[in-house]
Amino acid sequence: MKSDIRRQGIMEFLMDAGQAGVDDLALLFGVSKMTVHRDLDELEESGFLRKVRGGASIQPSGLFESDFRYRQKQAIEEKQRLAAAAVGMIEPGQTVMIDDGSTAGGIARHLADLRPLTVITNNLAVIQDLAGAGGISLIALGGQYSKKFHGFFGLLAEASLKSLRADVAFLSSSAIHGASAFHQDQEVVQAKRLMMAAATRKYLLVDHGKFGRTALHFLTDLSAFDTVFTGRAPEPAMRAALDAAGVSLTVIDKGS
Amino acid sequence: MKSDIRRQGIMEFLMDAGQAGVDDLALLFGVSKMTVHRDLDELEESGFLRKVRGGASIQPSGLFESDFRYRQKQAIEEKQRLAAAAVGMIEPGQTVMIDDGSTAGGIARHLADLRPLTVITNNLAVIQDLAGAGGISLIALGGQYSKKFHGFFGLLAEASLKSLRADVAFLSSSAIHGASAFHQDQEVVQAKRLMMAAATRKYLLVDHGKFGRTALHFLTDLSAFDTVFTGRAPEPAMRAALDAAGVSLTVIDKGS
DNA sequence: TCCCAATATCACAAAATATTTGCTACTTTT
DNA sequence: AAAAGTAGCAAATATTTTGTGATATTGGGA
Repeated sequence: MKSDIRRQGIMEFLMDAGQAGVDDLALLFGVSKMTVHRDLDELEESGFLRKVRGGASIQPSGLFESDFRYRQKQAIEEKQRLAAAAVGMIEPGQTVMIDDGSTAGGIARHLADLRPLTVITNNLAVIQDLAGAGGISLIALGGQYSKKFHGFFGLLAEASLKSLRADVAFLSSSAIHGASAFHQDQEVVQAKRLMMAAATRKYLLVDHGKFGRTALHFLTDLSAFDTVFTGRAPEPAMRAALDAAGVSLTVIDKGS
Repeated sequence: MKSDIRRQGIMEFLMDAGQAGVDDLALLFGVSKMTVHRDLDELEESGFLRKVRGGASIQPSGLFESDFRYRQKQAIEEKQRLAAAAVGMIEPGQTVMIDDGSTAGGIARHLADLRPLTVITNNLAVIQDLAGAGGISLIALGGQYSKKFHGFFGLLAEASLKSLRADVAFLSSSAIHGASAFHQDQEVVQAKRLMMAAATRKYLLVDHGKFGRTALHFLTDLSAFDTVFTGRAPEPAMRAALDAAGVSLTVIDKGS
């Protein structure tokens, strides 16, 4: 836990500096060189950086920035709040789709009260959470595993989605601009679109930090969702734009 | 770890006795009633038993007997030995299929030296092992999750298998009788057959305890495999039968 | 129906485990 | 040969499991 924070710190430092020496890092984080070595080994194994003699340098890929495991730690509280509220949309016995991303993934933990359920997902975190659970019929979408998004994508996932239907789908999005959702990855967009097409009702879960950001690929207009859940009311201007576009926005405040 | 052993003990006791009181179990295992309660809650959650006032009784399903998590602990050493030998059949860069079952699943841990690799599997343990690993392209078969076999099966898995090809497939089997392999579950047989059809070379990994057992469904003749790996030489009579059927058997002894 | 004894749960401290860390000695690299 | 890297082990931390006693709940008998 503490080591995870330090590793994230190392990555952040490296994203700034480009590279760093073992000694520098040991000094900076107040741990021994041995510990830094172990951190770097771990991070290298996961593909986030390259060890070089004397230290490490980042991979140019930018893999880290959007990596699931690290993102997951951010805004946990808000995500749990959104997830808890969103499960209210589910009735026992229904079929539920959950997409990649830690926000929608948070739903998995809240499903126990609604069993029996069928859950369809390409999110590995959800699969792991629900694999042991009784009363839940778990259907995984196959596909090529993406470390970046901690889920399965590609041809197999898409073919599978085309042959399935669900009552409810919970999606998340990494960027909301105007009244539209965007995502940085083509394949992920494709999977999300197919999920939306396969579900009767669709809900979007986004923490408030995603508003006003943008990303390469257009995903969908927000009005396509039955409701968009978020954790804090967006600025009035943003709010007005959403209202004008006919978007149903549900704000789950800390209190509620 | 210790608690897992105790839980397995509880299940074994229940499979004999049908039901048992909390007090009895507490006495039998030398722990407090509270601990027994917690064990029973856990086992109930996973669907292995039903709590009743004063104790617990087993589900009639027989789910437990073949449950992955518990089976995995048996003969670990032999499985690791088989897995270590079997990876010798793989060349870096190839595409490898791994089926359900802990024997074939053991292969996952031995793949690091052969990267880069593409791994196709429906075995959740393998997916979890390899999801983080660098240099391995992981393709999961989708499908309905089976707690019993800790993997994915059904229509989606089968459709996916029909669209994939691999250089090598590693299968395991729960029963070998004569020169044929059998399995207790129809869907699993189907998945295994499709894997065999999709792979150029096929290897079977079975611990020696599986010989002479039988199960409901015929899977395949052993001669269909390029080699059958096992951990201890079968009895001469059995051995002769296998030779007569043209089965290539490789015994991986403790020493080797 | 009400009561009570048995059973079950809760919350917290303690004990047992597992993980992380740093040290030292040894090996590898440049 | 100096700097950097690795392995093994023991100390320090963190996490999980367990037991205890207090509190709640249950089911059957009066």
